[in-house]
Amino acid sequence: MGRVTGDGTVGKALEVLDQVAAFGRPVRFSELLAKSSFPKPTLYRFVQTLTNQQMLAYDPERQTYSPGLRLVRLAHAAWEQSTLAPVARPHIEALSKVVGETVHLAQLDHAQVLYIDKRNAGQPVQMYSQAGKVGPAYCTGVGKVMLAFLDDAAREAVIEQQSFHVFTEHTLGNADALRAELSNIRQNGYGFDREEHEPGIICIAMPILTDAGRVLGALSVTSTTSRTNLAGLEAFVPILKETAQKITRDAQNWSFPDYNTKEATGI
Amino acid sequence: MGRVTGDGTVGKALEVLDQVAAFGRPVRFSELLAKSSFPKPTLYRFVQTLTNQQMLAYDPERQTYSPGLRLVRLAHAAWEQSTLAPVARPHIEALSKVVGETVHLAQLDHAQVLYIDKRNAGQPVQMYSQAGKVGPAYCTGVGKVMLAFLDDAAREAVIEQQSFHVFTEHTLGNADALRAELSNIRQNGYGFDREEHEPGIICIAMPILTDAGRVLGALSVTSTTSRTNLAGLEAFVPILKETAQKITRDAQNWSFPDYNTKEATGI
DNA sequence: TAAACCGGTTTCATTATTTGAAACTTGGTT
DNA sequence: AACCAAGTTTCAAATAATGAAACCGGTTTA
Repeated sequence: MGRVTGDGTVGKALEVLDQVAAFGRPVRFSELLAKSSFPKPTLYRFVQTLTNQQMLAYDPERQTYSPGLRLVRLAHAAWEQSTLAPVARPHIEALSKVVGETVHLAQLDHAQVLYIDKRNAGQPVQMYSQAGKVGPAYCTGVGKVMLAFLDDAAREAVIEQQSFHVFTEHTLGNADALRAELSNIRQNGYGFDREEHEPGIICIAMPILTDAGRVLGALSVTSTTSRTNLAGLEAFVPILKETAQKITRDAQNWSFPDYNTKEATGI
Repeated sequence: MGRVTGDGTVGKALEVLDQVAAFGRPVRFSELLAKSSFPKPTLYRFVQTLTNQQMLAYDPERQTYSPGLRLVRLAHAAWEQSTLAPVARPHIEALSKVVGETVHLAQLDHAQVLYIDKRNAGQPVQMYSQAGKVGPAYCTGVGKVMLAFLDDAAREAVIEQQSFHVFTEHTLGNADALRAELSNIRQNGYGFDREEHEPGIICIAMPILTDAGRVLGALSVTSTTSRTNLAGLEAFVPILKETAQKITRDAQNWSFPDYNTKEATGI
């Protein structure tokens, strides 16, 4: 496992933060130490610092650490400023009302899909709140359409990093199968998830591209094989395309209005 | 403005991160420099590092920085592990269905209210729209009920830090008015927001307490003066109390099941 | 045309911080 | 009482952060 950190002390501290988050549950210091490459006192100080800074939360009862509330505050700012979600929101909303199915909005982060918004149609389908959740790029509808429209170099770089874990009998299990699929998607302009990630779950996905063709994100309509089929989903292509275009338009017009206003808010 | 950072290099870097988030819009390096107490090269290196680490996102087009996607990923973990939201979710959901009004779930962070979930009467709303937003403690329903049930020392410490900005003619404008209100709330077991933050907006709020009486969070039902009044909201007390108790119960039973399972998931 | 200017970037000797082996403390077991 | 494991502190050596100054590349001003 090659160290790739770089970025000095700050990079190391953030690595620890990731480490804690990766556990997916509150962790003891000793558990963390076991997985960490840092010597005990070093790790100890990082954890202390991060806790002081509310980047970690310490539960004295159980003597465990978990990602802290400051992250939630900061992420709110990130979500509003650095993602498509704010501009896309009204369009996603309208879309989900029309199609009556779950709609996802995603962006590419590293080589993964980062879900940044979701609209549950009617159904109290208790999927967990998805914003912030990451998923594999090679076997999700949104992931594949985003990959498809990257430029060759970027696309290959991302493909290189896929795990190609086989989730279902329909999962594309290697780079070449994926390349063929992506080429196909490029031709059609949209893509499907044919139960590649979860059995019974299918979706149709549409890329969100700038006029210049750069990938901004993707949106998808998800359903189940019991309710519909791929042909049924394909009927949504026109409205999906239209929605994607509206998002593109708004994203490009999204000029930050008071750009010159030197004197702004306090805090 | 006294420096309070501490925590060495990591603390300073996080201060910069907060600074960027505080702008509420993408910022240029020079704007940041103007507000920052760090000398130019120092700030420059922090911004570089944070950008490398995806804690900031750089827009080369506009030459601006904003909070980065890594925060969204990390916050997802924080939200699931360090907040009441996951356990409270089904109860909040049920509550909002019954009362047919917007329901908020909040926790205390620093001396502020941090909203961690929200259910719009009609449709579920994606998390980060409200989750992650912070508000004043002294003039919101959830804020006041949480303050009311803190122990004396903690409560006074928090009161000390309130700004007491007057938003409406009903805002409690000073510490003593607030203390009186809190004592009142302690007696009733719940509290109201009587258009103290926004004209026309009222709410009833219920604390979520452990059996030992420690404050875990608060929930509230919000409405408008055009639709109902305080007496109308008060009718929700029984179901609110019940909901709060269910959340308490689940929160306390929430024993992390596989605590010994040394071998867990990757990533 | 040159000269000053501005935002951003790099250099490098100085300084302060981080580092981690070892030792110590605390609380629970044998 | 001896032992053990988890967590915490010490301190000299090693390293990384610091910031004044200088540098770039582009734009405005004289």
